[in-house]
Amino acid sequence: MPELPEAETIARGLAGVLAGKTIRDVTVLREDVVHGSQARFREALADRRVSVVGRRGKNVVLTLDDASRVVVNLGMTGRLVPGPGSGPAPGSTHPAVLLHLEGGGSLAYDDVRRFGRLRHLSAAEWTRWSRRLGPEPLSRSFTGRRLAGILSRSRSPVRSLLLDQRRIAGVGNIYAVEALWFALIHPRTPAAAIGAGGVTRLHRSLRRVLRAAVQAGGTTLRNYRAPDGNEGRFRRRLAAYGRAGGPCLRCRAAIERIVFGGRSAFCCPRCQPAPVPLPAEGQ
DNA sequence: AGTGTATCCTGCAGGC
DNA sequence: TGCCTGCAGGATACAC
Repeated sequence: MPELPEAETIARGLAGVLAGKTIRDVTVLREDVVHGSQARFREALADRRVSVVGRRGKNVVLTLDDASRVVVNLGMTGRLVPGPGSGPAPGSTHPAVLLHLEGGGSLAYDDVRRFGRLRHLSAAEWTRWSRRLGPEPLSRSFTGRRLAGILSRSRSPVRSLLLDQRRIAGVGNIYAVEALWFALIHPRTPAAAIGAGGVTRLHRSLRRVLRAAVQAGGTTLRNYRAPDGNEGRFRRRLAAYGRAGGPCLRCRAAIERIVFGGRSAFCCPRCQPAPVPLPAEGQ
């Protein structure tokens, strides 16, 4: 599932084939993945040159020559697949939107489950939209102190807070779970209850995990692929995510799977002690 | 402000 | 073999 490292890998891979190219036309094959009116979406993109291919949080962002943006939220299964011809590339199994590029090439937005969304934002809309997202965890300004401030204002479980894009941008379930394992913090710990030492460890582990995953080209669990078709190599380096029943790489205790907030978390019962004792049954 | 639940959608795994 | 059921989950809406 595309999180920050996957979006970063996609943006980097795409920059080579897309930056400087002009979008000739747009074909919307699946209306529901385009935010707002598809006629306006087409109009806004047609004959515009892509000046920058970047990323904000988990979103791939195309900056157009009028300073407007195409924001691609990849959802669960969204992919951006470049192709040599005007139709979708052979690798695109579920094309939803096609950008026809100058020189005959194309870029397909492909999404099996169609949880992803494409939206066009004017320069002003983009500024407002981006402001609603939290800080970039790999930016210079994301300091330990900044994280401490974010954590201190919330009593929600730290894993839920890490997933909230309005507070920190780009972290999804995989990297939240990994960072918490490295930081020796139970995913359910109330954010504000994490002490200074825990905050420092979490800050360090978040950035380390995200950076290492970017270097590995992301994590492929199922269908994530970089634009060149390669799988992300971070999967085999996952310490906790998806390893329920397997030995903790620190202490050999069996990794546990817990569910809250509607999604799975994985943690070591010994290294990441639960914040509150289980309530006694009965009475 | 916080938590929980349903919704979107389809592929895949497990049960029989 | 094949059908059925349930599960996966990022963002969002909504109830409490």
